[in-house]
Amino acid sequence: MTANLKLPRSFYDRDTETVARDLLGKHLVRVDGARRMRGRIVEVEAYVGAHDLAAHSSKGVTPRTRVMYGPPGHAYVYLIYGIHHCLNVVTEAEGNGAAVLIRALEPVTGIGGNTRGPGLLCRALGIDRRLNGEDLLGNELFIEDAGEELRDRVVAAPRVGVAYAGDWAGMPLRFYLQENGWVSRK
DNA sequence: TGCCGGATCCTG
DNA sequence: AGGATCCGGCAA
Repeated sequence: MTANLKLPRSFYDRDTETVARDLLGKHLVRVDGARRMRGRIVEVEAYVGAHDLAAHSSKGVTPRTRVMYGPPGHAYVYLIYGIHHCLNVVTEAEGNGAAVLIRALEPVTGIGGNTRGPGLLCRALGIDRRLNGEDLLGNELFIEDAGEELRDRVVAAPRVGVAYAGDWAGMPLRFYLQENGWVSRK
């Protein structure tokens, strides 16, 4: 029985595309005071490092990107369009500037509200910039292996909203579960 | 110091 | 199709 094990640091300290694919089917857990929320990850995007022109880290190390350049297994949370928050998990060795954006969740337990989209899932789970830099091996926000053997078909497609990124815009670095109804767009 | 645009979402 | 609404990054 290997159910519900918190993912170790070594899970995140790997090639970003591999981590992105492996995150599909895992459970994101958010503990906010008395609330405990759990959702199955069904859609992600890989931002593979400083050379990836779609990645925030392509601007270099700045106050904003500091967490993304930090050690793996931490949350990188940023504000987008002045309204919404987006949750990423930092991957690879410190200094690489790589992360995976969590784009959609299938509700499992304790979740009220829409989780079909990166801004929506943050709202539903009460995730904002106070969690930027949070250690994913802590107790407020973490990811578990639910012991599921993933049978779903995985689709690779271009990332959403990165038309500015030149040759990187078309790279198939967005991954989602083909048959899942919680994917934000297909 | 000011300006521009964004890894989004909702409404009309 | 356009607005909301804040902040990071860059030019000046």
